[in-house]
Amino acid sequence: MKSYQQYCAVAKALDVVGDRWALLIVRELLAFGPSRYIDLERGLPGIASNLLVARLKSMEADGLIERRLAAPPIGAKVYELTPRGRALDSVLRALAGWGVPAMSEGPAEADAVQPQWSAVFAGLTLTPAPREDRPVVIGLETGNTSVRAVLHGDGSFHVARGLEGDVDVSMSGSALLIGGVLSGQLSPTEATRLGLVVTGRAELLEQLTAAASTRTEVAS
Amino acid sequence: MKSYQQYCAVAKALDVVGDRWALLIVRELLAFGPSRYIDLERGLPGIASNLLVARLKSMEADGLIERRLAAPPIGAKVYELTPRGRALDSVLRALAGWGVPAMSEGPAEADAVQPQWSAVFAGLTLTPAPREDRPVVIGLETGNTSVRAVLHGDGSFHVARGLEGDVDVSMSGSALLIGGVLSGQLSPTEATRLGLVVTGRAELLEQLTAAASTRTEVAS
DNA sequence: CCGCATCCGGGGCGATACTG
DNA sequence: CAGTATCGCCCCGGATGCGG
Repeated sequence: MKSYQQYCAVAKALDVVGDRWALLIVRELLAFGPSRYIDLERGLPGIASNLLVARLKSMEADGLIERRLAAPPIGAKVYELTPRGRALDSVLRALAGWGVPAMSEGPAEADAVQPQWSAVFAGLTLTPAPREDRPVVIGLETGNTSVRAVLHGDGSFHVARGLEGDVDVSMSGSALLIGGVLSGQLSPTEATRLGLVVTGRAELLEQLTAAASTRTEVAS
Repeated sequence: MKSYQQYCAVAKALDVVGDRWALLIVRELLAFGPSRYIDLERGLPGIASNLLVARLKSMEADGLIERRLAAPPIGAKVYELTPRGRALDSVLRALAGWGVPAMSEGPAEADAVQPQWSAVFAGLTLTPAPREDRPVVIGLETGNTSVRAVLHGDGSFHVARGLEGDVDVSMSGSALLIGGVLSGQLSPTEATRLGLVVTGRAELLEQLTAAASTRTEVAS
C-alpha cells in the first residue's frame, strides 16, 4: 500500500494494515493460531490466490507474521502471527464491536457464513471465563461446518476446527442466532425459542452471556 | 468498496470504513468536530479532490456523517459525524495505539506533520483530566501551525485551530517530542531537555502525563 | 478562495488458468 | 497443496476546469 506520508499514528498503522484483506488475514490467524495456506484460503472466501500470497509476503516483511514449519510429524508450512501482529487484536475487537449493528438483519443472500467469525465475539464479550479450573469449550455449528471456541481463564481464547474432544456446551443453528448469543445481544433462552439448539451444559452458557450483556451496557 | 460478502462483524465494518482515506476523514472530524470541505482537505494532505468528495458521499449514504449549514452568521456548509460515525473513535484509538511504535524514529523526509495528529493522544492516554472545574486547554505548536487540545472532565476532548483564548499550558517543538509526551512515552522534563519548549502551567502537564504512563503500562 | 466535477494514466484488485 | 502467471477492470492519484 502506498504510504499516506503523514506523521500520524493512525496513518502509520493504516500504511501497514490498510490494504484490502490484510486485517481479515489477521482475523483468521488470531482465531486459529498458526495456519496453513489452504486453511487461510478457506477462511477468506473471495480472496484471489495472488492477493493472499502478496499480503502474506508484505505482512512478513512488516514483521506481522512468520513462516515456519510445523513440528514433526506434520512438517507442513504454517503462517503464524508475531507478537506485533497479535497486538492487532485490539483493532479487530474495536472493528468487530462497531460492525455488530450491521449484522442485525442476518446474512445477505451472497454472504458466506463460517462459525469462527462468530467465535471472535467469545473473546470480545464473554471473557473472562467464569471460575472453572480448566478452559471452557463451546461448540459452534452453522450449516455444515463446526468449530470449537476455547475460552481460557485469563481471558484469551482460540478456535479449533471440528468438534473432537470434550465440548462443555454447543450451539447449533443460524449464524444470526449464534452471533446474537455470543455478542450478548440475545439471551440463550430467547435464542432457543427462536430456533437455536443448545446441547450440553446450557447453564454455563447462561452464566457467560449474563456477564456479557452487563458488559455491553456498560460499554455503550 | 466492494463488499467482502462475509457474515462477520469485522468484514461488515471494513465494508463501510475499509476504503482508503475513510478512517482518516473520520480522524479529522473526530478531532475538530464539524468541518468545512477545505479544512478536511488541508487535514488530509495527499488526497485527491474527487476521492474526498466520493468518500464524503458514501459516508453520508452509510449514515456516518451529515451535511449541514453552520449556524448564521457563518452559513457555510459543514460535514459532521453522526453518533454512528462518532462510535468509530474506539477503532481509531486502537489503530493509533498500535501505530505509535512506527513513529519512534521521527517523521520521514516526505511526511506531512500537523499538530492535531499528535493531539489525538490527548484523548487516548491523557483522559480523564485531573480535578479541575473547567476544561484543560493545551496549546500545541509544530513548525508554523498551532492548535489547542481541549480536555473535558468527562474524558472527551476536541481540537481547535489557533491559540486564541486561554491556554493553560503549551508545547512547542518537534512533532516527535510533542507526540512522545502526549503518548506518555516521554516525560515532560525529559522532553524539555531534548529541546521541547513548555510555557504556562508546566506542572499541569506533569500531572496529566504521569497518569498516562501508568495507564500505558497497565494496558501493555 | 471555496466546493466541487471531469478527464486520464497507472496500479491494485478480482477471476481464472496453470504448474511443481 | 502451495503457490505463479496472465489479463481485464476499476479504483486511485494528479491535474485541470468551472460556477458561486
